[in-house]
Amino acid sequence: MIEREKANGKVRTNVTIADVALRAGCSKTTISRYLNGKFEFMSAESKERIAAVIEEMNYRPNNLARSLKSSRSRLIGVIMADISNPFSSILVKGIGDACAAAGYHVMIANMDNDPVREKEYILSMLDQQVDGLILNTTCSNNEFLQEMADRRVPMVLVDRAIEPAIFDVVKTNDFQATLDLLQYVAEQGFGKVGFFSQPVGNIGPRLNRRKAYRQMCDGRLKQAPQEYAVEISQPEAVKEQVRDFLQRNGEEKKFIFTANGVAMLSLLHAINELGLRIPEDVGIGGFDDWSWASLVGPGITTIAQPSYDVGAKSVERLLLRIQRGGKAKPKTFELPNKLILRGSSQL
Amino acid sequence: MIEREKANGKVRTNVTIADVALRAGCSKTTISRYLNGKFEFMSAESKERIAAVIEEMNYRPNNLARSLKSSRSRLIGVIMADISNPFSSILVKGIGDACAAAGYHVMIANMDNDPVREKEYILSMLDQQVDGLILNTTCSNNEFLQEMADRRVPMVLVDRAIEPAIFDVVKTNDFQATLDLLQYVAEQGFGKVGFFSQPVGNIGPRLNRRKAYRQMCDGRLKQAPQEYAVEISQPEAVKEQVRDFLQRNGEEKKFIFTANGVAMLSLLHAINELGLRIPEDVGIGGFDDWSWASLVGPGITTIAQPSYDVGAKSVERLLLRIQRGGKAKPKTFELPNKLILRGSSQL
DNA sequence: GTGAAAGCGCTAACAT
DNA sequence: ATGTTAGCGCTTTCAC
Repeated sequence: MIEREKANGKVRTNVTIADVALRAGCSKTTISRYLNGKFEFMSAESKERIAAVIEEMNYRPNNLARSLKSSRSRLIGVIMADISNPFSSILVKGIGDACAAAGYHVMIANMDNDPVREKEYILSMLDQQVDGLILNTTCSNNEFLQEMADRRVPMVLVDRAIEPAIFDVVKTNDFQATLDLLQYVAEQGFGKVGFFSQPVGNIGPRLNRRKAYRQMCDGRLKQAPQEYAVEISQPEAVKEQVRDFLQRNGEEKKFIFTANGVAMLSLLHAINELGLRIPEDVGIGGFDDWSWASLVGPGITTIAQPSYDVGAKSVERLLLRIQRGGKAKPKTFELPNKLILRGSSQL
Repeated sequence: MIEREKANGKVRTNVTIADVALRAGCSKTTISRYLNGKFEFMSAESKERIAAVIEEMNYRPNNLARSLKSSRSRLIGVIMADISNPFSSILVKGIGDACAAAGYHVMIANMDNDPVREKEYILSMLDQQVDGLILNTTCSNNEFLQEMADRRVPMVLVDRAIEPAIFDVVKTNDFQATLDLLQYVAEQGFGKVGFFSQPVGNIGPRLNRRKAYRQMCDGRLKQAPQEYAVEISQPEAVKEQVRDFLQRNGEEKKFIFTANGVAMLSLLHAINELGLRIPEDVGIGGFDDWSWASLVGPGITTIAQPSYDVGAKSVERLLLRIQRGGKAKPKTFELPNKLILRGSSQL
């Protein structure tokens, strides 16, 4: 470790490109060329000498300076609604792996489904000069996102789309998957299906799944929609909702559809505490297929989302946008879900 | 959006401090003072005018430039062994919240338990001039970490400690928690306890938990240790290990202790597929208490780790180190686990 | 109360 | 094949 006085009297501890140049007996330019792999512009001896000096001095270029100068940071900003949700954490892993493979770093922020924080984080990441953003939006900042689009900020939305489509979106085919599951449930002989979701609000996937549910109610299920807004922080209220759903439908065979994994968990806890048998007293199934789904009761029928792939694909699209600039028309990608049938839906 | 020719002919799209200064009719210095809240150094009118201009031009300072100049990036690097593991993702959430509260950003990398990637990421984050690092180490880079300590890199280890203690560590009291659980299991009348863990290697927590297990074998349990290295990617092998454990212990009451949540999941799948009843055929319990634990079989007895708090605490320590410089003696913090008793351990 | 100027560590246009 | 020079956008010393 080099440590020496600078002109202004401060002690410096970091080796800079100037130090390397001095020691290697050439100019900073040549070192810079070396760092950027432009070996055509130097003799074999220079190249070797520089390599040796860098090794010897343990020199590492300051990426802040590089980014400032070149105005590309090789940094991707990722803003998630809730990173502790397994769907998100696996998605983030997919993003991380894909970025690492492409030589990018990842900055992550967790906004807890708060539109205010979402906006702040976007701006703040842009202040950090990220090259692009991957956003799991709250769907409540559409005007602001429109501004971002106008500014040509490279951005890809994951999981949650907004209208109109102003960015690339990578999501799953949840509408069709919901139809498929409910079709199967109807065929199994369940007479009444309830839709249980965290408050739908304007959140894309929840709207989608509800739309599919309503379509099936009109169609194959031939029932009026029965929709419950699950507050996962209030387990007693959820139990009450389950009781209500059961009473309301008397002798019919009843099935609970959950619009995401968090709701699923919440409902299973309620069912468990109410001492209900699955599927005799009530069937259950829905998003997501988390690792424990086969262990609970007779096994829980689920829709498995390819979260990792959603993450990886979003990076692929984002890098494309970053390279090509943002002019091409936004595209939406729907990755296939998988229906996983287990005992909880078998009468 | 400002857009104008620069001297060199390139088009610029970003508002800089110079643009603001020009418009506000003062120098860059004053603007900089304003940005840094040094209002004592300017008239009330200047302050107001600057505020207005910034608002009007939609100016946002470039953090890269600020960091380069001030040599603090307000960036924390986080390197996790596996971010998709619930333990880690909740820990990361704790880190993120604490950092956000303190005005720091988080850069995250996922190294998949690979020491080579661990080292690369550490260096790479330092290249990004992070102010400090939070590391969930593989425990296989100790010499390298010693170098980092010598260089006074602010760093805190989470969950996994190394010997000797050269950094602050924030972990859980897993040794004691393991003793407590096994004590309870013995009191319940289980005659033989098997230790099931992913390969222990030199990974701190696994060593700890095994040490506690061995101590109980010598003590209260009065049995020879029976240890199994679980390869979670090979479910058939895991089933075979369970079968082996059962056969080897004949008529005794048998209990499977799992050293972490991933192993727990793997064993529950094996038990499920073997059609074994919990706790009659075999009891089970161990780390971690994930959200589904109460839903499987008669409920799974677990040790709940305060992952979120581990994350938050590690940030607290890191910021201290960053502010105070790295001279103080490294401290280790053990956050309390909670033993959660359920049917899987009740005979 | 305000500003000029130097410089953080690097890159790149333009020499030679 | 190599160097000179002028910045990237900001902070900070020092001067007025």
